[in-house]
Amino acid sequence: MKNSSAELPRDYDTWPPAQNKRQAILNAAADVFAQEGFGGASIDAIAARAGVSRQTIYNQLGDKDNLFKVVVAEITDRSSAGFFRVLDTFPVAPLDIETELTQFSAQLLRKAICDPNGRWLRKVVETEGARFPELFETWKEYGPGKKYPAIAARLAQLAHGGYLEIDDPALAARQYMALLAADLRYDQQIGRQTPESEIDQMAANATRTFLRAFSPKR
Amino acid sequence: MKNSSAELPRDYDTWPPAQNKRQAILNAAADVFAQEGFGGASIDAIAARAGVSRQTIYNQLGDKDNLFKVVVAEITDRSSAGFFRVLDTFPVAPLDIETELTQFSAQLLRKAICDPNGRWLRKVVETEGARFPELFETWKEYGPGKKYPAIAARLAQLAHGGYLEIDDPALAARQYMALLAADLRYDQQIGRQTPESEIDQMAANATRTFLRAFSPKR
DNA sequence: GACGGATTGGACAATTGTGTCCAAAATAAT
DNA sequence: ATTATTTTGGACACAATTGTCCAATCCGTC
Repeated sequence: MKNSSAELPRDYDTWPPAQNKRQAILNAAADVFAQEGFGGASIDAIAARAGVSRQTIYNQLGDKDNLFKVVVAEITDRSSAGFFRVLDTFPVAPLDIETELTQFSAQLLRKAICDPNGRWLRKVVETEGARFPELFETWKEYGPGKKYPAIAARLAQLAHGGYLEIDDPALAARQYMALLAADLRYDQQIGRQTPESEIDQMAANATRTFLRAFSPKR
Repeated sequence: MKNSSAELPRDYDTWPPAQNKRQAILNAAADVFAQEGFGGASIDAIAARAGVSRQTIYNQLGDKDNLFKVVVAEITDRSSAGFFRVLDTFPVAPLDIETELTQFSAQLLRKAICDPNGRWLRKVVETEGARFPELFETWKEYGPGKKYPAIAARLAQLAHGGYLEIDDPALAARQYMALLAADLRYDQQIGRQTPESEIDQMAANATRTFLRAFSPKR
């Protein structure tokens, strides 16, 4: 009874029919893996949700392990792209740092933390990280391994410009992200889609506390 | 090759032999559910790890769904007890607030966040929350529903005593917890046991930033 | 319209898991 | 020592899943 067409964003940038069917499979697989876990996900369920024959999945993507790996790689790419697209809007020389950092935070929450790709990845890493260690290593490299330093660099830039007072940019980055997610931790886990209105509030709360802690004194 | 005897703390406070076997089953089930997820966990695997016949599990605990529910209830109790035991050491009239709050934070991390029960619960809620909605509701009621207000009350108490400056104690509590877990988020998920030395560092980092944001100005 | 590659649906063997039944053995209670 | 209770291990029916094979069919291209 679920509306499978809304579970994940679709990229229709390629339109050979084979590619299209492949995308349908990957999206359906992502849905089912997230819902049932690797062990609980059946190829039949994936095929049904993708509107595709089971055999087509084996033809195009090989066995279940490989399908899972391809899905993870796909979602990792999408999630990473979304994050760095938002990161480009980071305020470098803000007139009103609280307003601009709050806006940036809201965008980051919307497009890179609450968004389906990011949520899917976090859940799958939590669930199946132990079963696919090398996959988890890849995720760690392209997830936290790239995102946290990127945030840290932007914060260091602000500190260098005198907008902030930061000893350890890497630590500040982790704490900034933690504050952003403070209100998500116990709600989002269940799959609850965070309402737009709350996102703005969350961004404001996090930014305010972050600036209280890291603004230059006086 | 895993040492199953170290996966969860055992409570040997009851020693009728039936109770003992029941505990063995619950502990083994907790291990396997955490490792394999509900769908992937097999009764046989649980029985083997508990050193018990499969039939004994059905005798004592009914079917798989019920077994799972009992395990969740058990771990919830243990986790909650640990949390409130630590909460009793919260500094109410600190001489040196940074030192005392850092010590408390370290204890909270050690005994209630990094500890096996808390980690197990968070993982299972993330993984199976969708499959057992009523169970998840229970968890939310006894987890965040009781812990966050308790922390908020203690913080408000400190604020009332002039040690802190807090508008919204509930928000401050969420942010305090988020800062505490800032360095865990992407490490602990894999099951990595956080080393003692890092815990003290994490507690110090979180407390320092929290106090920077919420200490009375001047 | 005919060709060729992709797709389909169904059948298949092999494996794995659940939950039940039961008689034999071990364990605790009297 | 005898009785009551639990536990055991093995067998069983039933259902689900994986991965393969294959003939029939679809669909775009030439």
